[in-house]
Amino acid sequence: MEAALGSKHLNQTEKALIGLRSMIMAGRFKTGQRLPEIAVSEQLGISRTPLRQAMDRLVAEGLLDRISTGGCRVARFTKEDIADAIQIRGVIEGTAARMAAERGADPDLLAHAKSILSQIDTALSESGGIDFDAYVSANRAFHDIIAHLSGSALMIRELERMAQLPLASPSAFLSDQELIPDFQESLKHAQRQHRTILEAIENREGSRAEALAREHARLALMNFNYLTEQKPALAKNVPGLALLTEK
Amino acid sequence: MEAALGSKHLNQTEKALIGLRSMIMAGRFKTGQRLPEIAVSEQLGISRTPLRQAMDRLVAEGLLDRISTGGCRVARFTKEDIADAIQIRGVIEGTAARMAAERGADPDLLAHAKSILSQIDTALSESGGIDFDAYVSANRAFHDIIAHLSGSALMIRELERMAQLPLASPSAFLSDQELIPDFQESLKHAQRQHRTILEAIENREGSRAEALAREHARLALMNFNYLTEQKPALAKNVPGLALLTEK
DNA sequence: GCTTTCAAAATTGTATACAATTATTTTTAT
DNA sequence: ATAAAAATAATTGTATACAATTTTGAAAGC
Repeated sequence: MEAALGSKHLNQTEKALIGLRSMIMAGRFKTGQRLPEIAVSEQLGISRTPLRQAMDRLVAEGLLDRISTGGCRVARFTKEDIADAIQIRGVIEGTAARMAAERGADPDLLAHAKSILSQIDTALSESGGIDFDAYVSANRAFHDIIAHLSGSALMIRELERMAQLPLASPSAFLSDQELIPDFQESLKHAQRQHRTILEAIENREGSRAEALAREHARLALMNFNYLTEQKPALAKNVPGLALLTEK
Repeated sequence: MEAALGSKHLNQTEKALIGLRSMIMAGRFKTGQRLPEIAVSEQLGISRTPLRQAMDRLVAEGLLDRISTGGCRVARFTKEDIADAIQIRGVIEGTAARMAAERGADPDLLAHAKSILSQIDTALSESGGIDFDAYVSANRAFHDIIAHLSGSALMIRELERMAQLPLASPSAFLSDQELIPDFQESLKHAQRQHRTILEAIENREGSRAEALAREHARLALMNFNYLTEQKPALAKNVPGLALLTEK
């Protein structure tokens, strides 16, 4: 029997995937330049075969681009690309919310969603200030469960994919409290939105659930715009922003 | 210099991809059973390495599922899965239309879109009846250009991906004129929708463009439902329907 | 001095051999 | 005869060697 959480026996391909992704996110490769397989494989201590497999997956994810003449390079993301990614994720998540409302969500999942809301409440009202890590992880769980409430396997997969895209994740800008103005208020606002979204789903109000989920994504978009326009220096703290390039 | 259209020098991986996809679509593998790499590679006349690469890509596309104990199997799609795929594609395409309208589409692309509409008109009004192949190809081009009108590279990629999913493509049910009732009228109805979508984009009516594109996808959904519920026998003619399984 | 041409070096794409796992069959015990 | 255990066969995962391209650099020509 396998361990339920983490600690699975990773094979070489999975190791390569994790290692490569973190190298890319950290900006270890010059963007626009082909990334050399032999050098990387030696650096990761694996052979080229599983490395290339991992590269293929990252191409599918959109983190790497295939070069016509052979090999891959790190993808370049403009501010517009990232804004689009956030918006598209919001639209798809809105559709998940609408599906959940129209079709009627599974009661067990709904109960679970409510308990996640409580977890977020707790994280926000710790005596010594906000429990930041707890918030991020519960926030992620909430967005994940919205996908599952839709009852659509395809929807779950698509939202998982979208969350992988750099900076499109619902928690992408929550990595550093200093980054965003009125930070605590922003988190509480987001949590109020979470609650209304879930209420709309529970009340079977499809269109409303969809609109609210989209509105929720606009918060992430606003944070992103603020970050890149007002605090470009601090923005470097956000993992994945190393991939951001000028138009 | 490379040939602009088709006939590129395919490498082994691309050959494997094409071959495997058609084998899968044709239902050559028992669903739910692991597909054997050596046998398939011999059948395609390529070695295992590029075949495995192709398999990885098909996993990313969703046509194959990875098996925990090793290897892949052909994915199973229920009617609900396919209905969801059509709906989600409609939502994303709607977002593309809205983006195009709100941001203002490129004039050259708009002109091209109009010429595609004319092509569809021509295909529909051939003296000897509808020019079916011309319609399908122009229809595909129209949906492709909607993605490009959005001006978002990510959007273009996502819609390309969605179109690959079995039966989510806008032309998926146009493979056989016998399948759908009032076939000619259905095509003309779709073409009227194409025109209104483009008009909304041109007039910068974002919400309207989005709603119209969604409505357009509902036509595909209705055709699918009609097909599976009323004419299950004829449905076998539709490529990809071999993957359809019971709940 | 700059471009073009050709050769050398480096890198990717493919095949294959081997190791690690998983599936199947045979054997053995109850 | 059935079930458990062990051995065997088959299959996937990984490494590596080789072939085909592409890139780089040097020499030659203008």
